[in-house]
Amino acid sequence: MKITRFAPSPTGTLHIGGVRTALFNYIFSRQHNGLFLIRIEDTDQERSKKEFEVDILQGLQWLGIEADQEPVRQSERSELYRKAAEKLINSGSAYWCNCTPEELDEMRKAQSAAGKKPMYDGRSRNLGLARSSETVLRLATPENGETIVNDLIRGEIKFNNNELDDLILLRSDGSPTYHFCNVVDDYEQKITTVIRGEDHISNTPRQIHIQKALGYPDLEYAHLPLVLGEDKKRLSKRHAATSLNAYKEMGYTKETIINTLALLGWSTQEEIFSTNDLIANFDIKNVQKGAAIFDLKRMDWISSQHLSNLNNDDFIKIIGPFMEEINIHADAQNYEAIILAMRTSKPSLRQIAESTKPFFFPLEEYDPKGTEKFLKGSKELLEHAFDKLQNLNEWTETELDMLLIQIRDFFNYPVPKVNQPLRIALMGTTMSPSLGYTLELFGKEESLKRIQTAIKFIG
RNA sequence: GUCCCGUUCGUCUAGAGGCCUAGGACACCGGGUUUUCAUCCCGGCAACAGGGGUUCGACUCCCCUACGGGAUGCCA
Repeated sequence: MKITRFAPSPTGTLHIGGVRTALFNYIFSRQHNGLFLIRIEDTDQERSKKEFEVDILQGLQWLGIEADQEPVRQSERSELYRKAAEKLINSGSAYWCNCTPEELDEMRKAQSAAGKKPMYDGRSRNLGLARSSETVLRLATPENGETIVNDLIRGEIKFNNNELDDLILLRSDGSPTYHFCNVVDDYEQKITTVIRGEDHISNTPRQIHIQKALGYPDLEYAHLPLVLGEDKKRLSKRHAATSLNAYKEMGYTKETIINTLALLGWSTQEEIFSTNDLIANFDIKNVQKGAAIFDLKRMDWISSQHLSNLNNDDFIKIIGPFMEEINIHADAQNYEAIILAMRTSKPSLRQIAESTKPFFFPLEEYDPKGTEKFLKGSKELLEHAFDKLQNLNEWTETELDMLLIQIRDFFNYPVPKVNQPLRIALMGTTMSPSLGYTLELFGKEESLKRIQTAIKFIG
């Protein structure tokens, strides 16, 4: 059985790259009949915030990436780390070091100046110092030999032990550091497989040293390629949206987000798939090694594909919150019909909701280009259409379409010359469902009102 | 500086030495369908970072270089 974990530090909202890491961990555990766990790494007391923890947990829950056990918090497990540290001290694998930050800084500068790799030189290693408020606990790292990282995606990665220095396990205030907690928790939670970002590759041999010193079993690793922004830099705040919430608010469904993220670094024949399809087909060994750029255009396409797979009832239901948000309620006239008429107009739920606005609210303005091209010079047409429409008894799409043909014949105009001015009068732009249906949706009274307004506008 | 990871169309990728005249998708461009827009359909553009090897043969293996990223923290 495989046990994976997602271990975010709550120093910011749930990041889209973090979601992908969580997703791959989740999928992997499902494929192996295993467990997926969440661990909040909140040892940085300065930057960790409860609200971020809540955001992360809620985000994953919304996506359906749920942990099989209650999430654990490192801030609540000090006892575990204390015991592990004790074990290392007793076995002689760790030692107290009283070097001051200033002293270390000087040491590193000197090393750099001499063209050497700046690293702790182990000067306190054999001093036999005792614990005090001035000492940190360091791991006595093997000085020779090599450490091999077994990576599911990249194969074996070798590091020379002499490249690694004696890292700090316990700070002078007694608090445990990231590497130390990470290793202890992975063991305590019986993690078998660590799937995380490739920025952790060079951390891995350090963590392996801690594991070995503690007598823990080896783990499997999979280091995922990074997710980058359009400028090929790490996806960050500068690239517009990075948080899951932002995409959720933009009206991308969880299926769309999962599908899009899974395709960053992995692929199959199929482009559009569900989480279950992913569990059936995903293979961590096929994950790409190189970083991937997050492309919103592709997400838009994936979104329209998922949206078009929804039946009408589900679509109405799922767009509800976005309609509410722009103050259009389900009891509005022709609510469902209008949404369904516009459902393929845009790629995201929010944009689709926005596109129905002309049906529910008075027009704020006419599209300038359309006005120039179609509305101006159409006064006579609109006046004629107004009269004809006013005398139409049966306000149905079929009847309206027939009337539109009559108008066209009357003026002997090509289709756009009749339809586009009317569209702009009704919608404000030249975009709408078929005109007969659009008129039906607006109803007689509102249609006539808008045509009248347009006539006045032309002046 | 040193160590580690990476590099196929603009983007996501297929590719496990001959199947590659390097395939697909998104985007883009052109055409068709649609009374408009969108959808949909058809077509087009477009890439193996560079240089050396190994081999009868290299996108695939090896080396070097370039570029990008990570580590080198009492951050995670």
